[in-house]
Amino acid sequence: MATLEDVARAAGVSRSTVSYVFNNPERVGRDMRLRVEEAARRLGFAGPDPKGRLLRAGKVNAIGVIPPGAYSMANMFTGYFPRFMAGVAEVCDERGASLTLVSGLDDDKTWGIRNALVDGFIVSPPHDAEMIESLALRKLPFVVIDVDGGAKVSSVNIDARSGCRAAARHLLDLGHRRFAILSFLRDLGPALVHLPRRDRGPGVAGMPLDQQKLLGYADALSPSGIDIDEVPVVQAHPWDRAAAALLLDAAPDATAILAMADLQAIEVMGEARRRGLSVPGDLSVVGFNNIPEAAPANLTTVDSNGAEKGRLAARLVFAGGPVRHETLPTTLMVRGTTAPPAKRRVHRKPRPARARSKAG
Amino acid sequence: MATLEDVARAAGVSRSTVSYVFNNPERVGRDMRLRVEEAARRLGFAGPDPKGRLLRAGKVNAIGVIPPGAYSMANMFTGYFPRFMAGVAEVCDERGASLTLVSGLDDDKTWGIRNALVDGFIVSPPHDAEMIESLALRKLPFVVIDVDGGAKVSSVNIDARSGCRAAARHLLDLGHRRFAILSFLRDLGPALVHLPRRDRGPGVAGMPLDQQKLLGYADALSPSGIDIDEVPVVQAHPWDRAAAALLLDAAPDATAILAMADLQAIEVMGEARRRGLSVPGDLSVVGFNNIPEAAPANLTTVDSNGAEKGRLAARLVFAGGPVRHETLPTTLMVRGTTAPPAKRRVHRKPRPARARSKAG
DNA sequence: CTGAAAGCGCTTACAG
DNA sequence: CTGAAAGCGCTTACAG
Repeated sequence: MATLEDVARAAGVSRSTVSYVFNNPERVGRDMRLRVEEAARRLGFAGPDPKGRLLRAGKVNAIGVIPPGAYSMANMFTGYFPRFMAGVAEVCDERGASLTLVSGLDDDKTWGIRNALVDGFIVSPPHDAEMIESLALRKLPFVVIDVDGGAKVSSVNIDARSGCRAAARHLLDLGHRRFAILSFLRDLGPALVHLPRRDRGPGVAGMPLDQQKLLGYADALSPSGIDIDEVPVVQAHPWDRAAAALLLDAAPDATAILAMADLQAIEVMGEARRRGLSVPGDLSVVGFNNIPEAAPANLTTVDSNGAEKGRLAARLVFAGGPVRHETLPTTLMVRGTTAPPAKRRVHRKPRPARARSKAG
Repeated sequence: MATLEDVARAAGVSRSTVSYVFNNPERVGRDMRLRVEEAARRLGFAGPDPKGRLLRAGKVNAIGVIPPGAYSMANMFTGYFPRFMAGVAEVCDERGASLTLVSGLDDDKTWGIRNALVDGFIVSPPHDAEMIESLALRKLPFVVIDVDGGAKVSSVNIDARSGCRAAARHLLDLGHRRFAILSFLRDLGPALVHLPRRDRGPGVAGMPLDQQKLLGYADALSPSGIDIDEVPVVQAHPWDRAAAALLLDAAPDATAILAMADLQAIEVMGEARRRGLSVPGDLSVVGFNNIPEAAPANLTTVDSNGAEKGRLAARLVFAGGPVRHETLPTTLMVRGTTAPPAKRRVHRKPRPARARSKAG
């Protein structure tokens, strides 16, 4: 690879001059410039190597996004994430900055953080203390998502609580009284069934944001005399395809399902169909996030304002200012999966699951 | 910011030693190591600055994706792209490499290419000669997508032609004879209506890949005596919300729509509904790509194998070997938007569009 | 086991 | 208008 030095030698000028030709051409005399450009072309020198420039300039011109703890970069392109990322990318686009998904968090959670070539970070949940500490050591601006950053760390959150409150109230207004909740499990472990129990507490929801969702449901249900601890909850990862069946089994007389993720809601719709239940005739379903699939699925859901969250997070990182905390509104999107409950009717038993049909 | 040097001084050792403590701890005596670690902690030194390391090592540990010509990074998170990107990300995940979306292509198409801190590139279409030249000058491995790379440039393609052939044949088998095509316009300009005309040629499709799609349709239709040049085509950008109406107006007696993008197909479904036509009762619709929205929309479409394309492209970049060309298969996914044609029936005139209802 | 030294490729204030 | 020089922060072969 030709370097500045090579070009300088070939053109018979100093390195400075070559550098100026590429970075500040007006400063250089016309014929000198032509000479340098000719030499560069001859040597196949494309311009100053950004690696060299970087060290001098100190600025990478990119921000990094740290993918959600347990998962991988590939997950930033499915489900809820793309909307958020599009917001981040939009702001990067405006500023001509690149966007890098930071890897190397598998074995050593902090390796990627310590080694990423970026000017700042956006950190998806779940975050842990170790990560935050490494981030702070890097002395680069960073923003934490979906969690309260506290006194030292900027954060952007959404008001999931009021969105979920609106969702539950919407179902209440339609006349529903028997609910079941499909809640978020932080990891891919087996789904947990939480039957009604006194003082069950917020543990039935996974991350802080999910606990906000639960509080929102509770806010709405409580004035109607429904104690959130009396509502059956199944806690599962959104990719857990068995969760919907588990939930309908655990709550056979529920007329309305509150799902903490659209993917889960769509699974419930599928499982309902399999059981011969119509949505929303026999069962109403509400999701959360408003992912691209929600509109074609005609799913009533809570828009979690992902793009705006991304924009805001990116702006905070670029600004690099003092600690700030932002909370974005969420909006109930009423579509076609919610309707008044049918007259009392218990779910039919499921047909045997396909996976087990050999045994049956 | 504390540097290696600062830590060395504080610990009373050489820079080399500090470097070894972080990169090769076994090489350093125990108490020396402790002394260095203590000093590092005291100074808030997180470890060697990657910017410095980069220059020595020469490797960034990241590959770059260049977003599609006319668009921006934000578009890599909508429509067809996320599947592709997820494939790229998967391979990066495996190798612990970061993934950067290269920006700075707006004003000066090549700035981003010349300055990105990456070890190689994946280039989305449309590409132009100037970009390819800059890429070559960078002397980093790169792979071009959805286009034939020729003798000098590696490429990964999909066999869109046979997927589209299968799509058209599927409609033919159902009994359809009157088709219309919603084709791809490369930029966001106004939609083009191409009425039947002799030797209309491949110009009615936008990019090379789209011309392959057209050829696929033609392959299937021709044995049934249908000349592709006799099929009405509307050429529009997938985001153009007016295109579906234009198409149904231009082909009022079509019973089957071939759309070159799922987003377009979904628009056609919406427009059909607005006109009181049922899909697939009155109108069959086939898309292309199999984006996440396709399943909940119950859309028959051609899966364009996006994730695998991403994986393959990433692997080729990491391998950095000689020029290679790969072509991936595509698959028809029959879902619920295709059925036998209804008995002859002409589309009703549309109700006045909502935007114009004031005037009406 | 530890350190002095060279060098990765570039930029830029300074002097002429 | 042009060039000599310092330095960005690090790594590593080499010598001891």
